[in-house]
Amino acid sequence: MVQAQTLSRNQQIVLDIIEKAKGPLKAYSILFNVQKKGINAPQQIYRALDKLIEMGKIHKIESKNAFVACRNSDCEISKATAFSICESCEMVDEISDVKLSKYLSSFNHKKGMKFKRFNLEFFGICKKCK
Amino acid sequence: MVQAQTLSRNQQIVLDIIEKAKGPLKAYSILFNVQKKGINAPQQIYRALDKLIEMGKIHKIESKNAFVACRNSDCEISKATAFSICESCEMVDEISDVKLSKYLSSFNHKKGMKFKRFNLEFFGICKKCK
DNA sequence: TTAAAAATGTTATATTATAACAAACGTTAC
DNA sequence: GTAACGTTTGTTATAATATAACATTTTTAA
Repeated sequence: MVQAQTLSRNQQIVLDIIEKAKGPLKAYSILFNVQKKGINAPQQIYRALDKLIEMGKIHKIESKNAFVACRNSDCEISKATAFSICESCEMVDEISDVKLSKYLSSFNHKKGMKFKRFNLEFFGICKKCK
Repeated sequence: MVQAQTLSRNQQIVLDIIEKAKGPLKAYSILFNVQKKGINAPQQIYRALDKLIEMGKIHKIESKNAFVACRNSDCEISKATAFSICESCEMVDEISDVKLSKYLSSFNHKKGMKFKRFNLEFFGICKKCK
């Protein structure tokens, strides 16, 4: 089961780092950042990441194997995620667009498969990098 | 530059295996399957995979680190890809839906980023697995 | 036909992620 | 309180995924 409120010590440490970061963080870069706090092994990071994802506190950017804090209350436990990714500076921005979200949530596959969840990643060059 | 027609020997071997497969294949499972053909190193697989992706012959399923053959002429060199993924049997189906593709291709981020490419992955339980 | 580009072969290593097990902590039911 | 249970932690080891670097061969195009 997923706790709604309280985070464990390691979960809180990992979430703090991800929330403070300007961009997506990789598991091992999180690890190197928390070694001073007594976390020494990848397992400890991955376990915290897994729980934080379950809770909807963070998302994994699949194309980058990296993690970002959730900035969007609409994605309710990561059922409907969309990101804008700059191929130059690696910036990732979570897209919260109700229309998009509704459109995709109600999209049904011709072959009769009912979807429970989707993840959408857009790629381009951001304004800054242009 | 990307060749339009001809594939090199290794590229053809890798593509053949992916096209014959019923589901997505992982790089190392491709490697094990082609060792009898004289391909011995991961590099050789990854190089072929990279080129095949550039050419639009295959796609990478990011959430699975696996590769499928392109079944969709509409995705023109992988600028607009969408997949339906069964969380039970791991089946992956490429979605070719012109409306969806047009809708997403013309979607523009509020923050002024122009997108060049997108990848969408839907998850659910397929008909067979229900 | 020769120079440039692409592909190959190979060894080594980097990066990402999980398995397995023992110990400590936190609930909750009694 | 304390026993029983689930969750979290710590730890060691290893699996799985992917790239670096360099020498050679093949293909293409000028």
